[in-house]
Amino acid sequence: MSITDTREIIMATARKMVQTRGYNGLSFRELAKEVGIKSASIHYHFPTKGDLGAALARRYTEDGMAYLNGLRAESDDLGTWMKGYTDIFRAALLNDNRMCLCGIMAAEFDDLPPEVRVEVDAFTDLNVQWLSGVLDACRPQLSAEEQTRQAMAIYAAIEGAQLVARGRDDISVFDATVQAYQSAGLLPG
Amino acid sequence: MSITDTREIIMATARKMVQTRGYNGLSFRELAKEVGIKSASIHYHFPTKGDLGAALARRYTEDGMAYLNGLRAESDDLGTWMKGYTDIFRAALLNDNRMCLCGIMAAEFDDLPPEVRVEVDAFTDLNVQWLSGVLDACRPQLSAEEQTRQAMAIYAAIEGAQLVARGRDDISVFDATVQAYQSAGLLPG
DNA sequence: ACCTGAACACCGTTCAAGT
DNA sequence: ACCTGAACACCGTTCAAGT
Repeated sequence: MSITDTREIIMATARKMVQTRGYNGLSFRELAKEVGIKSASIHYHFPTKGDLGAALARRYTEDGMAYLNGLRAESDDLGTWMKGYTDIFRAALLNDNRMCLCGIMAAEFDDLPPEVRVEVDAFTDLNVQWLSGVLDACRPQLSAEEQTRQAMAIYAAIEGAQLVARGRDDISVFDATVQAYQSAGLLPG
Repeated sequence: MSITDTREIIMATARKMVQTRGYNGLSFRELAKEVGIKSASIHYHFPTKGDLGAALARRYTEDGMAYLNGLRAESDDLGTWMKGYTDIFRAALLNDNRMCLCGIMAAEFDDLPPEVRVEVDAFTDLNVQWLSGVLDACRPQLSAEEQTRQAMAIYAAIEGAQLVARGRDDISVFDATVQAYQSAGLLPG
C-alpha cells in the first residue's frame, strides 16, 4: 500500500459519509474505523478536517466536470445534455438517498472553514458555467448576463429538488419536480 | 420568571442558532451560555436534543402558517400572496444570512431523530398545501394532482434559491433566481 | 513514510443533589 | 419547580513515540 492508496480510500469513504451526514456529521473516529486505521492517522494524510473537506469538494468538482464535459463532447443533443445533468443529482438520491456533496455543504455554510467554502463556491461556479454553455448553444439570442442568471436558476432549482426529495426519502418527488421545471420551461429542451 | 419564560428564551435562542449552524451545529453548552443557565438545565425543559429540535420545527411551522394564512385572508391579489411567500425566505437571508429552519434540517436528514423528521415533513406538507391553494385560486383548470406537483416544484425551487444564495452570502442571487422563476412561469403571477 | 496511544478541550446525556 | 456539578462516552486535534 503506497501513500496514495490509503489517501484514496480515506477520500472515497469520507465522501460517502459527507454526502449522507454532512460535513458536521463526518467523524474522524468513525471514518478511521471504517478505513481500518486510527483516527490520529487520518491527520497524517489530512492535517485538519477542513483539509479533508476541501480535498473532497475539489475532487467531487473535478469528477463532475469531467463527466459533464464528456457529455457535451459525445453528443449534440440538448435533451441528452440536460438529462445527463439532472441524472447526476438523481443518481445521488438513488445511491442510498445521498445528496450532492456541495449542496449539503452549502447548507452548513456557517460551520465550514474558509478553505472548504472556496471549493463549494468553485463547484457552484463551474455548474453555472457549464449550464450557461448549454444555454448559449440552445438560446444564443440571450445576453451572457441573462444566460448566467438562468443557469443559476436551473442549478438552484435542481439542488432544491434534490434537497426536498431527500427530506422525503422519495425519488419520485425529484422526478415530478424536475418534470414540472421542464413543463414550465425553466429547463431547456 | 415562570417555566414558560425560560422555555421561550431557550427556543428563541436555539432557533436562531439552528437557522445559522444547523441541527448538528447546535450545541447545548453554547446555547446554555447564551441563555445564562447551565447546559444540564436545558435538559429540564427539553429532555433530549431531539425534543428541542422537534419543538423548534413545530413552532416554526405554526408561525409560518399563521403568517401565510393571514396573507391570504387580508388580500385577494396573487402578486401579494407570492411576494409574501418568497419574502419569508428572503427575510431569513437578510437576517444574518440565515436559512429556513426546515430547509437546513432537511439537508441534515440522516442525522435527525425521528421526532424531528416528522416535523420537518409537516412543514413541507403545509407549504405545499398552501401553495396548492394559491394555484387553485389562479389556475383552477389544473387537476389537484397537477396543482400539488407544481406546488412542490415551487417550494423546492425557492428552497434551492435560498440554499445557493446563502452559500454565496449574496441576497442578489436569491432575487435574480426568483425573478428567473417568475419569467419562466414557474411561479404564478 | 506511515501509524499509534495518550492527552486536551469539546460534545449530549444522566443523575444525585441542591434550592 | 427549576437548577447545578460531576461523571460518562463521544468529538477534532496535537504530539511524542514507535516501526
